[in-house]
Amino acid sequence: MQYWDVRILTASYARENVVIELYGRTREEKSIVIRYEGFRPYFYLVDPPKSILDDLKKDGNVLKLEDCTLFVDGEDKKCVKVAIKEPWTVPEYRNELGRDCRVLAADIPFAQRFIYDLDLNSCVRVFGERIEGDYTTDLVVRADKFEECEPFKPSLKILSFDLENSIKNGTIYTICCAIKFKEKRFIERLSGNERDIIQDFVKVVQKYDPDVITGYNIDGYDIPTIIERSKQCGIRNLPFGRDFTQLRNVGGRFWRLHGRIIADAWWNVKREVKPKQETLNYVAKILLGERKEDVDPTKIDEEWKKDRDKVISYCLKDAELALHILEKIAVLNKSMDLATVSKLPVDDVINGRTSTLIDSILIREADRNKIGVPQTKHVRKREKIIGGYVHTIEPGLYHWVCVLDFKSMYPSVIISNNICFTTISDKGKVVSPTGIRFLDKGERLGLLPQILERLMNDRENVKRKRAESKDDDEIRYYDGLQNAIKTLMNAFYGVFASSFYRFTNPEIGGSITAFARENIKNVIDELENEDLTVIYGDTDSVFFSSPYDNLNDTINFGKEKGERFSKGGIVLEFEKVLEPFFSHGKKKRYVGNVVWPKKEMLVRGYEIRRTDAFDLQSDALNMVFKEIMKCDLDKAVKVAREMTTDVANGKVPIEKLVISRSCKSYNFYKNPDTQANVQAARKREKMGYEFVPGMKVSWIVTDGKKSPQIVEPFISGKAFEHKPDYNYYARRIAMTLARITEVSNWDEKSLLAGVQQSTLFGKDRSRSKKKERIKKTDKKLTLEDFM
DNA sequence: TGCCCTCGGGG
DNA sequence: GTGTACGAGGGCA
Repeated sequence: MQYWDVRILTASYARENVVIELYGRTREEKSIVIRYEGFRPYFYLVDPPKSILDDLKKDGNVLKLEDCTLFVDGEDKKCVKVAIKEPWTVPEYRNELGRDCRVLAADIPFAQRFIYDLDLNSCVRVFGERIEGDYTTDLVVRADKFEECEPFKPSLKILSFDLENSIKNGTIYTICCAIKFKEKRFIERLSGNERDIIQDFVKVVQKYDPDVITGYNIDGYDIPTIIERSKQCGIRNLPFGRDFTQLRNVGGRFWRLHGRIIADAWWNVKREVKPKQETLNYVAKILLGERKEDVDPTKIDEEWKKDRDKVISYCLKDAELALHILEKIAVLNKSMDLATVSKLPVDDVINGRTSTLIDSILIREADRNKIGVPQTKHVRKREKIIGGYVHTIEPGLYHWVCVLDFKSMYPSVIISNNICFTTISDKGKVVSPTGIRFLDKGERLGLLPQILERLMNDRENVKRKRAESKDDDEIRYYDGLQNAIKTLMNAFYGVFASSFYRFTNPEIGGSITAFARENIKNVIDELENEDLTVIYGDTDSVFFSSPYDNLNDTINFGKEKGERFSKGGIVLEFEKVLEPFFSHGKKKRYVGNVVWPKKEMLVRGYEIRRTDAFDLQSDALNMVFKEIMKCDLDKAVKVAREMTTDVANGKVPIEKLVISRSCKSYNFYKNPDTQANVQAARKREKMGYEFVPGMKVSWIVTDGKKSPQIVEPFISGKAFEHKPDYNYYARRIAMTLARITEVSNWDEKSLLAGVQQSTLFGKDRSRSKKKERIKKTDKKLTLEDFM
C-alpha cells in the first residue's frame, strides 16, 4: 500500500456519503486531499429516561445506541452513546434531547471529532490509494489508515490579491495577484469588463491552487466586495475552494474555504505586531521599509480615468506588500508550530479561537479517561472573576529597577494545587483562598495538572535539544516549537482563568487567580521584609530597585533574588533591568529603558492610537518621554508646558491638528447630529467636495466649547480658512501630558522612592538633589498650570 | 466605575 | 457547519 506524509492544512467534510476531507501538503510538497469514508457522528446522553431511548431506537437516523460509563460532575454515571447518520442533524438532536436529558459532546465539529478520535496530529502518514476526484489538488487519496509521522513544515503556496474599485458605484476596475511557491513567483493582472475580471480571478485561484489566500483587509473588504459585485454581474457561483465550493462567512468577520486558508495580512499583523497605526502604508514602512505607490485611493475614480496602468501597478504593489508582510511576520511558520503542538490543522490555529486549541488537547485526554465532555455553555453576561494582583505604584523616577517574573504562574498554580474540573469537590483537602475545594493528587490526579505538567516537561526537553544543537536550522526549529508550547500553555490559563469554557466555571478560574494573587503577595512581603522597596507588581511580575547603580552588580543582585525566591515548584525568573523607570502613579502605566538583556524602550499604558488622535498628541507625548528617559524631569515638565503654550498661542502647523475618521451614511448613526465626522462630511459636501459613505473625513475643531463641538472639514492641499480652537487643542494636549506630569506635585513619597536608594548607599547625590529641585518648583502641576 | 457606542483595515 | 468570534477608547450616567 502506498503512503504519504502530510501536513494537514484544513479539515472539512463532504455531505455526499459523509466523507471526511483533509487537505494538506505532502513532504514532497504536493497538494493533496485525503478522503475518508465511514466515520459517523455521535454524542452522549447522561442517564436518559426510557422514553427517550425508545424513541431513539425507532429512529431511522440513529445508527447505534451503546451503554457506557462516564465521569460527570464528580462521579461515574451511566450514559448512552448515540451514533447517528448525518453530522448536520446533530444540532436538532442536541436541542430536542437537551430538554429532557443532559447531552454531552454534541457540539464538536465533525471534522474535529474525526481528528480527535483517530488521534491525528498536525502531520500524519496516510496509507491508501490514489483515486480520481473533482479537486484542484495534485493528489486525491482514499485513506485506509493513518500512522504517526515526524512533523515537518512544507513550503506553502500563497496567493495575495488586491482589488481597486470605484468609490462612486463600486465597479471593480482591477484585481491583481502576487503568487509565491518555494522560490517561484508569479503575478496576474486582471482588468477590463468587471464580469470577466471576477471570473478570471476564480480561474487564477483554481489554476495556481494556493494553500493560503492573503491580502490586506480582504476579510472585511475585498472578499465581501467580490461577492457583492459578482451578484451585480449575475455570476451565480464563485468556486474558489479546492473542491470547487464557495467561500463561507463565519461569524460575520472571517471566511472559510475548503482546502485553503484565508489569512488576512491585516488581522495577523494586528495580532502579532500590534502596530499603533494599521494602514498598509504604515505597516509596510515599519516592517519592510517599503511604501505604497503614489495613487490616492480616495480619488480612485479620477486616478483610473487618468492613468489605468498606474492604478494597476499600484494594485499589484499592494498585493505584493501584503504577501511580504505575511512572510515577514512568519505567521505561517509559527502557526505550523502551534498546529504541531496542539495537533490541529493549520487553519484552526490561524482562524480559530484559543478554545479550539485547548479542546484539541483536552477532549482527547477526557475521552481516553472516560470523562464526560460538557458542551460549551452559552452565557449572555459573563460573570467576571477577580484577576491578577496589581501592586500600587508610587509616582516617581526610579533607577536600576529589577523585574522578576513568575515563570508560568497559572500553570504552576494549577499543577501544584491539582486544580481541575475533575477534582473540584466538597470533600477536597486543597482549599483555595476563595474557599473552593479540590481533591489532592493522592485522591485523584486532575486531568489539567497532568496535561500542563506534560507540556512543561515537553518544553524543557525541546529547550534542551535547542541548547545541544549546533545546526542553525535545527535551533530555529526547536525555538519555534518551545515558543509554540508556551503559547499553548498560556492559552490554557487564558481559557480557564478568565472566561467561560466547556470544561470550567468561575469557581475554578477564580481559584486559580486567587492562588496566584496569594503567591505574588507573599513574595512581595518577603522582599519587603528584606528592606527592599517593591515599586510595582502585576499578576506575575515584581519590580524593585537594586541597591547598586551599575549594571553588573544589579544583574547579580536580580539573579540572586530570583534564585532565592524560587521554591515549591514556583520559579521566579530574573527578566530585565530598567534604567530609568518612571510612573506617575497609575497602575498599568509606566515607561522604562530596558538596559538588560537587550536595549529597548518600554512604554505601557500611555500609547496613543494615532487614528483616535491628532499628530501633535503623540508628538508631545514622545518628546516628554524622551526627556524623562534622560532623567531630566525638569526639562520634561518644561517641554510639556512649552508645548501647551505654543498650541494655545496657535504656534503649531495646522496639519498637526487634523483629526480623521471614516464616516458611514448619515442615517446609519443613532444621533448623527452629535457626531463630528458626520458634521465634517456634511460641510464637506456643502463646500462642493464629494462625500461617499464609508469615506474617511478629516476635520479641525473650531469650537470645542459648544456641544456638540463645531468642526470644519480639512481638505489636504487647500488652505484652511477657519480659526482652529487653539484652546481646545491646548486642553487636549494638556490632558494627554497631564497623564504623566499630573503627579500631584512629585510629592514626598515619589522623591523618597529614589532618594532612599541613593542615600542609603551614599551614592549619587546629584540625582537626589535634582529631584529636590523639582519638588520646589512644581508644587502642583495640573491642567490649570498649562492653561 | 461600568455600560454603550464606535471604529479600525479597505476603495 | 455537531461551533466561536476583537479590543481599545471615548462619552456619559
